[in-house]
Amino acid sequence: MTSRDRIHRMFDLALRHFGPQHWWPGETPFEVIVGAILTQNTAWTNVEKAIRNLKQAGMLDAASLRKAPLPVLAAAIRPAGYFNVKARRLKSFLEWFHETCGSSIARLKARPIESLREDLLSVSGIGRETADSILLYALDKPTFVVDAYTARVLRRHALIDESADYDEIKALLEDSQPRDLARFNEFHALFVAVGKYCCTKRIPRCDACPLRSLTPITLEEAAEA
DNA sequence: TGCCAGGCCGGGT
DNA sequence: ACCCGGCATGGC
Repeated sequence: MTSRDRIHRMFDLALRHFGPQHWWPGETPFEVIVGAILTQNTAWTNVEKAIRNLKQAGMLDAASLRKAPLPVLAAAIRPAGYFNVKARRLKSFLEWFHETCGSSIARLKARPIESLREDLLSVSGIGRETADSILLYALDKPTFVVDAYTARVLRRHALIDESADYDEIKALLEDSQPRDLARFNEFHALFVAVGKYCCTKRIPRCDACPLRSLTPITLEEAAEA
């Protein structure tokens, strides 16, 4: 089986096992963007608390968030961790959002994906994964989101090596299947599901893994062979 | 109890 | 071009 075939199969097996994930868990594109920044290296359950706080404070919109004093914002998002850093990152995004499109999601969506991605990456606090999450899940752009789970699952199944970096993994996934928005959306969410429930750090492999047929022997066994 | 979670930046080699 | 420390809460 070619790696292209194995990637297709990985998607089919994960989808059959876990079902559609219906990502992103956010009510509006703006909320998705805020969540994407808050969830950097952080458990989603903590982000939910932070978002709840913002909602209760009536701050979950571009104008309110932009004018909120930094310490107030930081206090509200405290459960998400790194709250001082993330408060600054939200602020820098909101400043850019205001300047570049008058805080209009529709105007962002009207722009071509490549220049939009570059522009997002110029915002301090928005790196490649966050930019791609925003593009895919808030702006409906067909780009693949790579995260720690994605890399771990692909590594466990020997589809990438240890040194593969973000852009390499992204290119592998985008070039090996149709560039379809719904598929990219679902596939990334399924990587997270697999990484959380089967292919965890502690349990690298288990007999119940829905992807077990992809890689018949363990990595240790492969190394010994 | 220690490890882990849907990264990113800035400074040092 | 890499490598590393810092950033922080909450759940298991």
